[in-house]
Amino acid sequence: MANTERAIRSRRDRPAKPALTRQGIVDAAVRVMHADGLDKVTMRRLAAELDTGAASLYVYVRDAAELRAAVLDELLAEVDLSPVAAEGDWRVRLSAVLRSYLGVLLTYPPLAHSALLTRPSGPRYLDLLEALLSVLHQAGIDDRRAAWAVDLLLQTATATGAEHVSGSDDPQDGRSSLDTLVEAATAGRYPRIIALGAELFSGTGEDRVAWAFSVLLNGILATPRTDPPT
Amino acid sequence: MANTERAIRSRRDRPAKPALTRQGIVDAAVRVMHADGLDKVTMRRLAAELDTGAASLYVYVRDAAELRAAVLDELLAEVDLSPVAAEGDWRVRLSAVLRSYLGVLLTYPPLAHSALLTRPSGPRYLDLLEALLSVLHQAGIDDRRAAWAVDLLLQTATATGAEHVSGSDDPQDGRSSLDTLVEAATAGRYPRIIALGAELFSGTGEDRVAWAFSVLLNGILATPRTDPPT
DNA sequence: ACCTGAACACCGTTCAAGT
DNA sequence: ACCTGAACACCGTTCAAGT
Repeated sequence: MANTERAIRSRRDRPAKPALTRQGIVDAAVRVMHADGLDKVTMRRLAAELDTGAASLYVYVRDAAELRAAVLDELLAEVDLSPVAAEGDWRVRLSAVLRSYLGVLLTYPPLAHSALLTRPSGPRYLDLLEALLSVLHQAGIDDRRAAWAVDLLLQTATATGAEHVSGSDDPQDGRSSLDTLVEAATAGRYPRIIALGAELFSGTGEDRVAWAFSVLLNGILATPRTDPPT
Repeated sequence: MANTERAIRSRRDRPAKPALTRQGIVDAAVRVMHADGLDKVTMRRLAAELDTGAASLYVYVRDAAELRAAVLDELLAEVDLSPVAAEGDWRVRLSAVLRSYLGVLLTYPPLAHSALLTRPSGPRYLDLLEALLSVLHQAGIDDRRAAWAVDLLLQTATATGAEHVSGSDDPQDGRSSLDTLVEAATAGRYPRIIALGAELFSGTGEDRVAWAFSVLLNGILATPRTDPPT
């Protein structure tokens, strides 16, 4: 394209190229993720989207991991924190917030994956943390216990989200491990796995996760932190 | 190198190039991982190690993810399952097996990361599963509950391992989230986070993980699975 | 200061062609 | 059947050079 034509285009045919900002980059990343999936959110692809070179992004973002963390924080705006101030059983309300968080992660499971590695630290994540701590406080759980409990709760939710990444419909992997199992079972190994059988894979994801959160809440109530040695 | 020289070398100066096998590939992967770290365990690097082309590996391994899963399963041989048959409190013994598993993951934390995505399904993983189910059975926990419990226990251990991936000593990230925090605190946001303060990051990894496993075990004991609707 | 093109040093996977 | 070289379609990050 000739220089003159280009100058005309930039003024009339399309919006003026917006100045590069950190927020603009994150917004573009969210757009690309919704359009083409998270694995297309690369420095190069984003740079193309913003009509610049990949190197330019490094002025606003330390590296690709930080960018993904920022994208997650952006998405965390969708978590429903309203149960914190609602009426009713605190367990139900805490569970509701955690399920909402998990729901957001499940929109883009690969994000959960990166959330386990790079702990998010943006404002929305802090909002979520504050919300959970607030409910635990309402429940009368002491601060020291709550501090560790919130970590465990978020870890469980995040890990559950991350596991759903490869929720592909590929029966091959299951088959091969089943073969191993059948062979070994004949040899008398793995009696417990055989006894449980399909029970190991039973239940919907929702039922399992609801049970898991119940386990956690009951466990947290039942497990004080011992006093530190003096 | 001339063809003749090459022929001589292969007979005399170095061990004969071993035939490619799946196990040989996995062994090479473990070697490379110990020598240069998991992120050097790539199809190309492995091929070079085995004196062949990357394409050749695809005869024995579906893709890179399957290879990493196989490497993890190999490492799982080091998990100490002896507490299963030992004397004493089942909680202590279950916890010991889980800690041993976590210990192996922490030798190469990036492996834990990939374990969350691609559920391992090799023989050592099945051994671990059987071991945990066996202790839960000894504890008198019913089968349906044990089936879900073992999943939650392994998920927690694996996620804990995965989180330690970026255990780098980079204070920058913590700093920036702390800044956000201080600003927002002035505005009266995040009262609970402020109240807890350093408590959120307190304790050694070992203490936290011991507490987490206690929470899980207490929670599992306190949380039956409701009967399925008829 | 900000932005860029080009380069560096890699990836996983496929495929036609050889043995 | 097994193995290979070469190609395809990408990556993240750095850096000298421009504006």
